Amino acid sequence: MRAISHPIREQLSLPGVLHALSDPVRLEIVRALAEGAELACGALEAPVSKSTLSHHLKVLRDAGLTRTRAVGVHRFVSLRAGDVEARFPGLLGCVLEQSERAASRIAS
Amino acid sequence: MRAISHPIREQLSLPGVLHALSDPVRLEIVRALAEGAELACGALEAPVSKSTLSHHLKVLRDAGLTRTRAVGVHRFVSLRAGDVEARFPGLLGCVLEQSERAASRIAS
DNA sequence: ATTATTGTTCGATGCACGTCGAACATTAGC
DNA sequence: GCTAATGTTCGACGTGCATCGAACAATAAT
Repeated sequence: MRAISHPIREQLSLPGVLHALSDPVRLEIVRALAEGAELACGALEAPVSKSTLSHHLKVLRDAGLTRTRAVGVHRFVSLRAGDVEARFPGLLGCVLEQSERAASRIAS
Repeated sequence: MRAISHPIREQLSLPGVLHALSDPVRLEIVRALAEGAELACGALEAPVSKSTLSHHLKVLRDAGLTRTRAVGVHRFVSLRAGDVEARFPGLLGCVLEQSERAASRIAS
């Protein structure tokens, strides 16, 4: 298994982060992770195949939004809320809040 | 000349807006428009050809971020700050603020 | 009318993206 | 060791995107 690489805090770019958040599936993943829990890939409910899910998680990781930790046969994914907040204060919270609103608009 | 269409406020989608903002050229355009002035296409300084600039302006317009008004031979572009703010409160200001920070980081 | 200016549209190109199934790698359990 | 479970990686496919130059449309100026 190849090493899992993460960009350092200073490497996060605004266009890169916005692009990572501009896909509905990834936005939903980030919303789920924003609960705070570290989730295994399989615990993420996404309407895509596991290879596609793996791809999206890689995009989020490469953008610096998430961290992935290997434990046994699992990959635990968590939100790099601190790093994102330090680099782009307020952005993540704002996007997530609007994402919640959009979701509730649909649900109602 | 074809009619210029704009989505109504309720049609703006979060992924769509984030995608429109995820391109460096478009982000710079939005930053320029955020000054509040209504600018002609030619007044926008972007390191791309005019056909590419026209394309980016169409993407921004289709995402609901800008409004384009034809006056004579010009096309005046302005930010739909009110609509975006009503739909996604805080988002635009937050992205712009971080965009300013990123720009000053590079400039320094 | 002719010319110049401004911007859009049209093809074309190359690249990146989202998606999938299949194959593979790694670990756990029997 | 064999089998099952969990993800990743590998083609492959279709689509969309950013880019350009050239052609076009519309207006203004002479």
